[in-house]
Amino acid sequence: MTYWLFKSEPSTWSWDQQVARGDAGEEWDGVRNYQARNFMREMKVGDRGFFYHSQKDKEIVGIVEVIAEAHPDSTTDDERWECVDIKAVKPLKTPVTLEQIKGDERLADMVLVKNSRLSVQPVSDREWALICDMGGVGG
DNA sequence: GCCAACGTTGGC
DNA sequence: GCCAACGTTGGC
Repeated sequence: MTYWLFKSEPSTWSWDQQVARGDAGEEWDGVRNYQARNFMREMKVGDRGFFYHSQKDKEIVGIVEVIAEAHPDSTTDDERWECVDIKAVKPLKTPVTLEQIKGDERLADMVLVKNSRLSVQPVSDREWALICDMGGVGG
């Protein structure tokens, strides 16, 4: 099992919208960055990820699961771009804010901290466990 | 709303 | 293949 983090601006695609899709899930489309795409190519069905709200909220709000591996992005004809499908699993009891993450030295190496612009990124097992703990949920 | 950081594009 | 110019992202 590999863990990931999906970043979205809530005004574009929010956690609530993701939850509303239920088990059908939704394409994580619109990614136009090679690094992010390459991470999506590595994802396997059953991998889990955090759902992060960028901009206004700046907090991890929920846990998602990969339900379809990388396939062409339906929002473009450009065959370079691919995406996975994800579904909402559960919300964090308490969202974990960027401020909290930055304030915890055990999380100082998170990609979220080091490369704030990358929209799809890996999360280590340890980071996953810590944040689930802080968020009041089991992984 | 600003701006730093970063990725991509295109001219040479 | 380099690099300047440009566009975008996202924290502040």
